[in-house]
Amino acid sequence: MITHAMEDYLKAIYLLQKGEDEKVPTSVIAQQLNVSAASVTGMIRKLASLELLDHNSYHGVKLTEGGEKIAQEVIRHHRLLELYLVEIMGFTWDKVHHEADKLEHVISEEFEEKMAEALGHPTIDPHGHTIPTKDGYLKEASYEILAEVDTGSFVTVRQVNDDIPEMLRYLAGLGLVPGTPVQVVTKAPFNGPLCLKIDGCEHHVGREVARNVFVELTETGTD
Amino acid sequence: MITHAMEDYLKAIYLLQKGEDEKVPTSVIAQQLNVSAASVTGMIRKLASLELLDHNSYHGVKLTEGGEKIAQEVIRHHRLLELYLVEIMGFTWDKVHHEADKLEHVISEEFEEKMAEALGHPTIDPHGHTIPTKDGYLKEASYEILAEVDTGSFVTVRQVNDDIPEMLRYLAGLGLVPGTPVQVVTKAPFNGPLCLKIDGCEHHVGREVARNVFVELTETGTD
DNA sequence: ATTAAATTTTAGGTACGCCTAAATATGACT
DNA sequence: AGTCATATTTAGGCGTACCTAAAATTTAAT
Repeated sequence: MITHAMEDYLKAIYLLQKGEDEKVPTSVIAQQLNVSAASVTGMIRKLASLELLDHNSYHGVKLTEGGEKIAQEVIRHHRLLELYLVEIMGFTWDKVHHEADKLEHVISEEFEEKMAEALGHPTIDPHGHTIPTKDGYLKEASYEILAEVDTGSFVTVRQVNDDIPEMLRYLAGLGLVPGTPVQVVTKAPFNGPLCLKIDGCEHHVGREVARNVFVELTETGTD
Repeated sequence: MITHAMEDYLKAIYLLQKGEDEKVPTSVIAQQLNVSAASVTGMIRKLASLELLDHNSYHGVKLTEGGEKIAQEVIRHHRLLELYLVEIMGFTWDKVHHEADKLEHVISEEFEEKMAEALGHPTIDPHGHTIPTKDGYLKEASYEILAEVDTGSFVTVRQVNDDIPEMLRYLAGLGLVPGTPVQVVTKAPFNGPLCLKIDGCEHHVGREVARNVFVELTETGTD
């Protein structure tokens, strides 16, 4: 039996395990899920015994095919829910992450299908993340971090991190949402703010925020 | 902190506690929730310590105002969800009880409000049960049990029990849904089947089924 | 009024998922 | 290669929510 906690671990590991053969260390999982490292070790044991992941003691974990499948299903639930809540139910995009985090473990496959139909089988969620297909395929495009783009670049916003409601409200206010074209006018030194031209207006945003926005390069600047 | 299990207990007790000063016995709660009587005693202790119910040892329990409030909120969630799933998402009415049982503990107040708005602040769920108002008011009308109505009576279906998917599919097939007018043509002896005229056609349904259908009398027969 | 039957509670145990503190392994640096 | 900081695991505990079996209480029946 897969519990909600197990699903949370599998999802977290899947999203942390960026590279192909990358092993995810215990401490990173612990930080992501806000639990102690000891708790992670305990859960890893259980998941390994169910063959949902491989564990080399002291050397991190890697999901098995079975573990990945479950993770992808949970992520599909999460992202479909986020889009459904925004598009069909009229939630603002800052609230949906929290709601989806609870609902993702609880909805049936039929609920998932009804959402997908109502949304026309979408592939991107409100924050720009790819929605895994029903058979579990998920190829997350890799974009640049806005904070690290060269001065003068022209970019298009593609993704934003969805877990800080405050920041999402701020980003929405700036118009810094997926699809928006942006020019990086200047980058102040000493990790200072970026000056961005969005829809003709200049805005100054800190690095902290710019690290949570992911963009596609249209034209590279000179830095 | 109110857990999901606590909510389930409060909901069950609320729905079992029909009369005003009726005490609900441990065994009945146990049966309703499919747990042992010992487990019920344990949970009752906890709920009593939180002043959500009053417990006279060996003499059953009764919800306090606080306990009733929580129960009503959970029931509101459940019934709004059932209606939302049927009306907006296109579920068939036999599937929604199970789905709502899981979702009711998880949705936010905002989710509840969005549903209520989308449905035009409804008062009746798909199985004919009253949806409590936001401030917790719930006055469930009391109808006759179809199995106990006199022969020859004319009745209108008002409610059906929602927890047996098989039976709901059967009832939908017969047209025995809330709002339908029905004539009780005959009642076979020895707990035999009822002959019902529904939409001009006669159908023979067993007592088991007829005990799960609740009706309003239009014209009493002679029994 | 006593006893038998049914209900309820207590006692003791399990699984889950978390914790802190202590022990142990790794790996980087001299 | 030895030492030390860091990461990880083990050990022991806690709260929730369930269980079975045994003890206690109530109720009904003689």
